[in-house]
Amino acid sequence: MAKDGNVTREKIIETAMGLSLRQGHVATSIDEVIEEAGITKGSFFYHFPSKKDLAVALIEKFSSSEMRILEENLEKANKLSKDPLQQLLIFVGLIQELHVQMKEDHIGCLFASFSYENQLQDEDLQTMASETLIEWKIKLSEKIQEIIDVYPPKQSVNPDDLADMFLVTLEGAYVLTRIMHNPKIVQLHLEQYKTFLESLFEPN
Amino acid sequence: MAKDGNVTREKIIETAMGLSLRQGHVATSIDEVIEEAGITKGSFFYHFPSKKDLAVALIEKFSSSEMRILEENLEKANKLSKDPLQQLLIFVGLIQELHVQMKEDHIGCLFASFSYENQLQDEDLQTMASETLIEWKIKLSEKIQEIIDVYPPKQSVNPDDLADMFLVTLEGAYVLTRIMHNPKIVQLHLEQYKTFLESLFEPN
DNA sequence: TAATTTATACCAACTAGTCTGTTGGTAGAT
DNA sequence: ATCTACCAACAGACTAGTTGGTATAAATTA
Repeated sequence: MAKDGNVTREKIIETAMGLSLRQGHVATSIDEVIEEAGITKGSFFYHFPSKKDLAVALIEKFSSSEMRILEENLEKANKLSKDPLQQLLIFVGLIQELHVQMKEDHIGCLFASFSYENQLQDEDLQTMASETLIEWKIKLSEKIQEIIDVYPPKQSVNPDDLADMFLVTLEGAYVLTRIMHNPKIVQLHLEQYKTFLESLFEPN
Repeated sequence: MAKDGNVTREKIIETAMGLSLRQGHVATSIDEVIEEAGITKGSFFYHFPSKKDLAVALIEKFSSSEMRILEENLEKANKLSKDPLQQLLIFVGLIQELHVQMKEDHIGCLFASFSYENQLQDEDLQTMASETLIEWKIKLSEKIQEIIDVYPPKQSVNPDDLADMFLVTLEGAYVLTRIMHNPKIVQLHLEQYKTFLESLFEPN
């Protein structure tokens, strides 16, 4: 039988994703990818004309995965409560859960990795990464605006900045996890973000 | 005259630091470093027996620079106020100032960069990076404890976690700056950190 | 229906260039 | 005369990417 090319293609992407998240895209050689994927160089270049095409596929995959995570968990949270503050707290809790089972060396963001390698030079990659994060910011910002309408805060709250703070917390926690080899960091700081949200909107 | 070797050595470190922060250490070839530093390969390997020795020198330099920044600015802040809360707020403000003049492509943390490239495998490098961050955490945590003693917070506050939050905020803001190409992000999120501190310890 | 062409998916072996690191040597100060 | 600091030229390994070919299945033709 003729093998299914998509299986091989996905295998390459999956393998390269793991290696790139662990040690960076630049440091990941095609030889390394094909050995772990159990294919040959010819086959690799049949599916990806150049290493840059692999980079594009990786960012595309990571972007769509992040988009799915955002939408699925927002939807879940919205079903679990009618109160916007509770919805956001539940959402953050669901993101926490996503990280519980993750192994230490898989924790990280491909966008962050690429940005530190200056691999987002290409405008398309840059745009894909930015727009994915902006999508998170927009969706979270909308939810925060809903909260503000229900629980007018004592001090003024900027929904965009508070939404960004979630992303900053997650990215920062990833970095600290990788440097300190402490897998509890993500949980801890998302917990602190929730505490901050509660303190901002407490009825008191 | 025989040239001063330390000048060349420092020139190599300085050049490699810039390149590594911009595009990563793995992606920075020795050829690139020596061309920008205006020396030859022989000279480079006279000062650094291997590229790994350069990596060690870079992390050493970055570590000691971070230590100096911590101590100098804490001292400054301590002189500018006698109130521990004000001292911490001033300290964060001083760190903000440090980032105002920084050009976008220089913003970043070498530890973060190395961690995403898996270049902290070497135990010495790993230890140097961790201990530098732990030093920040300890010093900030002590200050926060002082604040707690003066302004008992309504809700319980964990000084270690709140100190860590500063590092998470800074690392996360670096990453977002690099992905979004928005140089205001560091300022904005350190500002938000200060706001959080104030809200925790407000006398109200 | 049988023979043939075409397209897909793959592979082994190769190439050109880049990478880190080496060697053998020189100029100048002590 | 020895040591420090440096350099030009090279070597071997590794890099991304190429070439020419094969096996299989589906489409086309006889």
